[in-house]
Amino acid sequence: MTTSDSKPRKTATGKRGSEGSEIAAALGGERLSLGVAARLSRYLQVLTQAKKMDKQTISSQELARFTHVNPTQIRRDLSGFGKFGKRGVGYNIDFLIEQIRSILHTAGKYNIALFGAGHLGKAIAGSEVFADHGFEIKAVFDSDEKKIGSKAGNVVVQSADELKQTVLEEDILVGVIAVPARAAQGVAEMLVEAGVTIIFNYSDALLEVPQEVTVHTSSPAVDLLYALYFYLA
Amino acid sequence: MTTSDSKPRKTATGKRGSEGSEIAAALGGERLSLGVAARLSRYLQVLTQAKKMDKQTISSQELARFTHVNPTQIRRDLSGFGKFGKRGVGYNIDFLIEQIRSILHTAGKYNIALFGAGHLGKAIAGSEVFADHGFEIKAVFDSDEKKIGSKAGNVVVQSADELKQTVLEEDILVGVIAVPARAAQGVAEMLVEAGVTIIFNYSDALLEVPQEVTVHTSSPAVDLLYALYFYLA
DNA sequence: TAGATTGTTAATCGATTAACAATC
DNA sequence: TAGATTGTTAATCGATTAACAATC
Repeated sequence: MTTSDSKPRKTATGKRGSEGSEIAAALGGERLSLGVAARLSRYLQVLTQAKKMDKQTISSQELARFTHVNPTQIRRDLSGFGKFGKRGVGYNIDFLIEQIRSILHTAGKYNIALFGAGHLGKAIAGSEVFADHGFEIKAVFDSDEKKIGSKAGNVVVQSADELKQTVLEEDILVGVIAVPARAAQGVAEMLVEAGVTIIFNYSDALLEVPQEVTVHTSSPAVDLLYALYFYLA
Repeated sequence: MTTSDSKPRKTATGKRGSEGSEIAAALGGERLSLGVAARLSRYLQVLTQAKKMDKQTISSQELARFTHVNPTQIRRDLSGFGKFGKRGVGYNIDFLIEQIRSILHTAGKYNIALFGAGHLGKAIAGSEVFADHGFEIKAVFDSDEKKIGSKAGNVVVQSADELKQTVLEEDILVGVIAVPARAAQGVAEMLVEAGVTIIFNYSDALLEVPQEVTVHTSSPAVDLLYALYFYLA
């Protein structure tokens, strides 16, 4: 799992996280464990790709092959939420995508502001990795005047001055940081100030943000180390 | 994580993985669990950044803040391998980096071939995320003749024809795919044919490779979904 | 029907965490 | 010393998986 983690202790009340399950119960929602949420996200990715390849159904075994998750576990993960499969056949891909999206509460569309229009920013803006999962890059920003006005993906690069207003107008929830590590903290602060509550950090800088903001740092090298461990072991 | 996984069942003998712990015991090596390996990699990343910021020591609590791992668990993870900390003080950063590297068997240098010299490839070649963790991008390839001869990071982009020879000469272990999804399978096959055994896939294509090759697919959108779940929950 | 694959049980194993003595 | 933080225990909780009946 680009091994990943989020704040596991965020609660609606802001209370200490020690008695998490009680709070979750009090809120009436069964809280997914970190592992289940991570795995469901992975299933979703494979399903999305399988759909692109015009597959109609998929078995737990096939899903296992691409996710490296045990097939029994996949069936168990899914069966906790309903009977989504057909015995002897497998899972209908379209249906399963819908179900997992609703389990993850991500059936909707979420808007992204991307900060950084260098090579990385342009690669992100031009790719479909986010779009495939219901995210839309609504705006791209850069601090470099020379880049302002140029195109990144489908949008025109804006000045950082316009960040706050755009976040508000476009109902942007997520900020993606695609700038060099030395500039990342500054950008994070601008994003927070503009009202973004989730930050996806492509630099390897350690970001200091207020408690209520969730940061996820992309770590390809960490992922690679992890893969390497299993290769070498 | 960017949620991540590798082949958990790779064994030196190639036997079925069902009795993994027995095999591990037979090999004399205590096999790290997936969770521990993933977390150690994350600690390493934070330590590497902290070192850059000229910190000398770090406490389990500080590590927890940046990794979102429980501080007790961090201490427990580490104490399984030795007494690396000083009570009342914390962990010496340089020393801990060394220790974790040796636990993960990644103290050495590993060489990378990067395929794709578009925006993404150039971003990767120009960044230090890999270098910071002991990986070196030895060569960059592209199928587009117009890109051959241009610079990506510190190296000159080569033709795919030279892939096999370069992998051999430069002792390359890892292939990084930074091409559009539709071209990824073809590149994967070239890399495998050239002798690469670990593939890091930046496209979201589902790659079919021989069993002995380990594929890790980067999934920022999956990571983001996962972060979003905890934000919305 | 025969074959395939799900859904679910039951048992095990490992991860997680609070708590606290040890000690820097 | 006083304060901080590790290392470790003990208890709990959840993840994992083999196995198989159900059923498409």
